[in-house]
Amino acid sequence: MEPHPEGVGSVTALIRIAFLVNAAYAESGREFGVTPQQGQVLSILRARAYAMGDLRAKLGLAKSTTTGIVEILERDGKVVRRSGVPTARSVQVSLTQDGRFLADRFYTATHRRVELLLEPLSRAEQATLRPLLAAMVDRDDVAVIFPTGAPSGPKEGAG
Amino acid sequence: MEPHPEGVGSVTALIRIAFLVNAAYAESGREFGVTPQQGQVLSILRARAYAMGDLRAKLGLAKSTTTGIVEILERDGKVVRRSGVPTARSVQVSLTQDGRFLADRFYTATHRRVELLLEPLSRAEQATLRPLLAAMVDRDDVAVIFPTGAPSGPKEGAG
DNA sequence: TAGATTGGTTCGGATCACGAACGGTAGTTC
DNA sequence: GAACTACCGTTCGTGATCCGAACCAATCTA
Repeated sequence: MEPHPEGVGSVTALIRIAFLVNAAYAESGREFGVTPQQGQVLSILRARAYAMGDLRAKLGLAKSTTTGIVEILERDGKVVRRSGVPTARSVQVSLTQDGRFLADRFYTATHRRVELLLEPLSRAEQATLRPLLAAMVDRDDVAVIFPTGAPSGPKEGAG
Repeated sequence: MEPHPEGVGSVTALIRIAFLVNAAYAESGREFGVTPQQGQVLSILRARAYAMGDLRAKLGLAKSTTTGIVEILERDGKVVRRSGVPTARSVQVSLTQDGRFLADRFYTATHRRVELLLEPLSRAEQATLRPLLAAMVDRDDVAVIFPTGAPSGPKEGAG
């Protein structure tokens, strides 16, 4: 199938990388007393506040799952939910001061761990790699793998 | 910090790739009625049978978590556990015929989905990318991110 | 006003994930 | 050979994740 006469195939390597990135999330989570999922949500909210629906779409989870994770983060004082913002029937989630502090440290720690994966490459190789990785994720149709409404979400794109 | 004058940084891209690979696992899981974790274990067992301890090390999970996942797979007739193999106090896990059939299809489907990530790259770019990714995962000290005994595992390396 | 749609929550159930404790097996030491 | 210790795996209790179905409130439609 895949022509890779020597060494590991690209897909296999990508899967292994994903596994290691997951491990980085788990490690950072243990370091700061949060689950990887909570850490992911905190990292997302670092950029800006999200409506529940947008957060759900970003995470690719079911509505109820998103509610659950946010609920725990709110219970632990890391985020706040404001009903009626911006629309009357929407709920906006944003970091508390405590949450932002945690989010920044979690993100930094995870970033640092993932960075270790690049160690085996020379500066030149890293410079070659970066635009290739960027091209992989900068596409508009990320939904190729990641169905926008998954799971059990609105069936869009099939029109 | 990281010198990437234009576009997405390598670490950010790697994190996004990991997210998409996870989504690929989830999608394949839905397609075949298994959880991503079960799919991962099935994929691992495709190569050969594992002792529980080795499987645990490969997954990077707690002992009890590994037991739980294997238990469900056994209940569903996808794997079998043989006590006293190869050592008297070890338990060997291997695929059933049904499990192998499922594992092959799950693996193929996931592989195909992850392969889509390479689409934006030309043949030449893919040829450039492959050895770089391989170098990232072919190191001996993968434990840099992935602590060998994690979590709550034997504290090794601290001697 | 009735009907449909949308944004979130609630509920029940299965799985995942962990640490602590337990029970066998094997090797050690005296 | 009787304690000690180490190792392998399971059991148990608890919390978090994840899902679909059902539900409620607020819109939009007709």
